[in-house]
Amino acid sequence: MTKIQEVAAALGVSVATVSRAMSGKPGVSDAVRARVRLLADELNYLPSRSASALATGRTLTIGVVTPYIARWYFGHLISAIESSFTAAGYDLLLYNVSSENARSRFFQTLPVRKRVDALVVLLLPDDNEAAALRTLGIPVATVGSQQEGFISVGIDDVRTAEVAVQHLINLGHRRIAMIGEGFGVVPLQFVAPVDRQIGYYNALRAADIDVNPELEQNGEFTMQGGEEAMNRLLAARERPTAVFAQSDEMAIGALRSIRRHGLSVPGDISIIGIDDHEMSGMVGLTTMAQSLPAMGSSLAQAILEHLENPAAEVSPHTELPTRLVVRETTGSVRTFATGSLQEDS
Amino acid sequence: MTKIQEVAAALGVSVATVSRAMSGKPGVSDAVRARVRLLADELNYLPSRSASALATGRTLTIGVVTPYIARWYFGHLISAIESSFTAAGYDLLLYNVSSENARSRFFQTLPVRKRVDALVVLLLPDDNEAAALRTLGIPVATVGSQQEGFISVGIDDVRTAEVAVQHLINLGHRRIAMIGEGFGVVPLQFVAPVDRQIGYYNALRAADIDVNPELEQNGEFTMQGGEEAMNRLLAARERPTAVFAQSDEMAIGALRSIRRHGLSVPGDISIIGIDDHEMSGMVGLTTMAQSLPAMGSSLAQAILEHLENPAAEVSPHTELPTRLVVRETTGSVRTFATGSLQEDS
DNA sequence: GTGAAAGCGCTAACAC
DNA sequence: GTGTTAGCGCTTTCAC
Repeated sequence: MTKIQEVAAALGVSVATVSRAMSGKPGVSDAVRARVRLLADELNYLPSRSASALATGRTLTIGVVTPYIARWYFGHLISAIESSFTAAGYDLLLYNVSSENARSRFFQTLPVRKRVDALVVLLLPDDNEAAALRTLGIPVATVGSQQEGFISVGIDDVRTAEVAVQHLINLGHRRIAMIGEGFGVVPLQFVAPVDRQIGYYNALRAADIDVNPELEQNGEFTMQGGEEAMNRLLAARERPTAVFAQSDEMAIGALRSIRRHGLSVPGDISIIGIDDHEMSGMVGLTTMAQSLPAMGSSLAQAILEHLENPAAEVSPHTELPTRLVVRETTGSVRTFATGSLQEDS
Repeated sequence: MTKIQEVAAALGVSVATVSRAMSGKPGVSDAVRARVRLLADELNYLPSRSASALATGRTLTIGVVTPYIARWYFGHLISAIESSFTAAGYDLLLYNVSSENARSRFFQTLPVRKRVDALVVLLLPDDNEAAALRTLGIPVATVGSQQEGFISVGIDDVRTAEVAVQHLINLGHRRIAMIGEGFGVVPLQFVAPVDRQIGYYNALRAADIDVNPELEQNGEFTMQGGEEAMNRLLAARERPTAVFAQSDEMAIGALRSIRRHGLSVPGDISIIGIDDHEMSGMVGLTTMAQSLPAMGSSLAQAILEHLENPAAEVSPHTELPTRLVVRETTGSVRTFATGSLQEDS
């Protein structure tokens, strides 16, 4: 006799009633429902997910495919996604496709088939991958990129970069460098770097500042990369007076480079990032803040709505706000000759 | 007609044969197996996990319960665990129990019941929680704490701390502070802080150095906390000449505090951490390195062995090595009067 | 409001 | 090496 039968027998009801009572479905009197739940608790009975998945076709599980777990952005995002779905009674199945190999295996095999009710994609799928995802026949949501047929959330990367660079321009800077990633060389992994680059160009153009490729450096979205990128910028014939870093981690690496060169921030060089990393408050970094908890919960909300009512069209894209947080790493451009004052902040 | 039946019918074989062919079980000729797999691929057929879980009782899924996702240690560990299990054909179900509420709900409900083949626990379960875990009837593995009936992996925290502090002692330091967590005040969340504290005491005692409670500060295992802890240490009447931080992040926060006070490292104060965080290389932090990838794969290995052969006793605890990585933040104690030389490293 | 019974899609005896 | 068949533990018609 199985657990569900035990419960049913002990209460003198049918398994159908127990099933209804446990799953919260109507058709059971409150009294019976209460007794069933109480006994289930005592008997340590929990309906088997496999069995109900088999019977209903719903797994109550959400898949998340991510290129990284241990990076700031992804860790925070996964964390936010998890809490929203957990609150709604869904479990999270995590797929980390960190290597090219793992990635192509994932999209070829699609191990999530019949295994999840919806999928969250934290990487930028190419056309083939997107096509594969569409064959799943479940809601798919992407973060940071909009594609036909997928739910998506994200910030306006172009606008965010524009505001960041505009902030520097407002302070009188005209020689403004950018630390980002890719720049046409690396295969397209994310859209953020591209859009942020566009925003940087837009802001410069609006202020009649010429674009200078020497001022664009690859920081690989890591602190280390940011430091090295800044080293290269400082080695150039004409140094920038301000730097727009596409992420706070790169900005912090750049800060470190500047200080090691005996220059001061913002005295000699101003710097602004994007993210509002925990560390940014500590080091006084000016940044464009984004909220990953908000992003995670918007995403979850959109998916859950779609799951509850597959017919109703959910808005395909949700845009989240960013805001300029001015701290101590940005200041007016120097108008006098550049010395090398040490200023620790 | 279901997918498996379609495949069977199209090939003129039985569903049992298809099942055997797909799952890699013996009892099918290579020729038939190949044809089945080929057709399955073409027809986009993949056995339903729910159905096979129901039939076999095995879910091919591993649960991971963690208090954090977005923190360095946990992110890296989860990442390592994921890759080992993925390689073995298992999926990862992630449970983030960040709040007291979520935590007690998790242990009361035990949503992993019948849902995973094994469970990895990244928090320190109290006695009740451990008891609850034992009722699951599946292999349970913990990281960093050894408990009756659980598989476990971890470093020797006591020894690691001893070596770290001994390194400082060898450099002539006798006034050695510790930045850690808890110190008897906070409810016991992890064993590491306690064990590392013991190691600190051991090393001091062995060198005939008196323990001084003023030199122990809570850094909450964050950079920010480390900075604040160091601020307090520097405000004391008699400053330490060296600091043992129980994590690199706290050490880096402490470094920052020291530099902001205009003191130099290691000129005025030496500092050592534990972890070998990516950032540590950048800032030249001396540390006790541990390998989270190794930890994750040992853990996965132990669980997989247990899963393959439940009878055979796997060694209940695996201890992983740590090693002293000497960089630039530790040096001989000053023998002359303390000035305040600026030295940026 | 409740029960009986037919599946959901697979696996594992057991036959051959 | 392959087929037949009885479940695995639920959900969900359809009766009542």
